[in-house]
Amino acid sequence: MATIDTSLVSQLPLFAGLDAAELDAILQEARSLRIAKNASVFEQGEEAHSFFVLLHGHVRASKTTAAGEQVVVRYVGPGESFGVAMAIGLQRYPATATAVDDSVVLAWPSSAWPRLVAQYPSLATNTLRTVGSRLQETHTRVVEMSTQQVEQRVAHALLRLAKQSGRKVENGVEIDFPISRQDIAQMTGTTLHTVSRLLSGWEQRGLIESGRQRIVLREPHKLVVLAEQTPGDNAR
Amino acid sequence: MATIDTSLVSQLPLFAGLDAAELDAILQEARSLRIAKNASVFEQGEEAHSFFVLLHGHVRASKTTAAGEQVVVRYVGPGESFGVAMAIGLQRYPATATAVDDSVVLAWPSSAWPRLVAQYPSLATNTLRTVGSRLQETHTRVVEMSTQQVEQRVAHALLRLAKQSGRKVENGVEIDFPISRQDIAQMTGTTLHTVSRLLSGWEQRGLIESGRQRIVLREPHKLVVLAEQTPGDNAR
DNA sequence: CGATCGATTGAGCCCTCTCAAGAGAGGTGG
DNA sequence: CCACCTCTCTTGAGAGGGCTCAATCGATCG
Repeated sequence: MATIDTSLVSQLPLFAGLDAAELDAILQEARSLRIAKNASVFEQGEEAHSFFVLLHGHVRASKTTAAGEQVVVRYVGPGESFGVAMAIGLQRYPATATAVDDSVVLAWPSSAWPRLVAQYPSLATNTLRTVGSRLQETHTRVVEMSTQQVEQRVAHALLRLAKQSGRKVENGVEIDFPISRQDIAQMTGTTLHTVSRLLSGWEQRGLIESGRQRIVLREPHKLVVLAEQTPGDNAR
Repeated sequence: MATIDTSLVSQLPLFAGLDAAELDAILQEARSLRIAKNASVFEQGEEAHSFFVLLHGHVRASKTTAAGEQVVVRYVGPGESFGVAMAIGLQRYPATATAVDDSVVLAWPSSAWPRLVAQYPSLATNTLRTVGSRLQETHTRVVEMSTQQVEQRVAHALLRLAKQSGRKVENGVEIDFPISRQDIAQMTGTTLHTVSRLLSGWEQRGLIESGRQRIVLREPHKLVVLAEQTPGDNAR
């Protein structure tokens, strides 16, 4: 197995504060894996055997309810860690991780976590920061779902996706991985039908351009206005 | 100032894995504060000068939106830590903490956190577990808001409150601190009117007994059935 | 005993969901 | 390389859950 290139990962938040030798020692224990598009990295309820860092591609984390409904927890982008169940005291993965693109991950056995943390305390404080900011993001989502209408929530979701995984293209900013109406519905607590209607409307007004699992924001600023609109604002 | 009694706090999750001497050293740096009912411990947006452990009482953490709407993030019970902004890399508190009862807290200056963590690495891993389980809880809330109707969400909220802060009384389990219809609405993403209607209905059916900022669950099991009901289940 | 805060309840509406059908795009196997 | 098949997206019609607006009642506290 080829050694993993230190320079690729030295800038990641997970490894902040570690020197080259330390980083190298940690990387020695990782395996690199390719995950094909639409394949799962791990499944909800499965024993949390490993934790991961995403090197290339995009991974969707989603939870399935007892009734079989799915909710998208988040999209993981390159450089982010995921599957850190062990670090937060879980024996099993609380969600399913699926590659939405052909992806490459680094994987460490969960059993190595306690030893690594003991040896490199920065790992704990870095992970604490990461988990903390995810908690903030999730709280933001709760606040949005509690106070905003569907239109505002969907607009916010698109803007966030574009900011986190946007790629500049000719006509605006394109979300850099395949994403369906259904996915957006599962992120915003609505139905694919409502999302479809909203996007159709926005497309007609020139705010976006979209196709099968593809969305380009043409007028992000106008979407921001929409996203911040209060129910009574319709009459401008 | 009186020294803080070690035995009171030695069992808290935050201090797991620390011996008596270590715990004592950490407690040396804490101040104990009384917070009157309805007084705030800290305000959203304020500089995160301290982090806290709640000894007695109950504290509500809530976020206020730009539009002035409030959402209850969680209720803190005795033994839990809160205001750990610094640990998760925040300079300011992301929410307001208000005592809902006369309460007693331990407070450490945030500036002591980096040094304490360096000296006692268990603090970081313990806090990571705590923040992780809050993240799980918040995800559960997102899933509920995405997939369940208001009635189910309110039922779940009451059951959780009773489990976390319930006190056995003559007729059932009473939620152990003052909580209004408005508070429940802000926890479940609905309005106080809808909560009032639901509770009135449940009271008539004998499931609960309630008054001003006071709720007793008389038939928790029937509430569980309600909470797990699917929209189409009405016809039994 | 008055004032303030929380709770109740009615009426009406509308945003969003459900149910339904069909069209288009892309992938795949023969 | 074409035909088929599956998955995604679109759009209409109708219904209903929960919100808004409004008024009143009741209880707790100073």
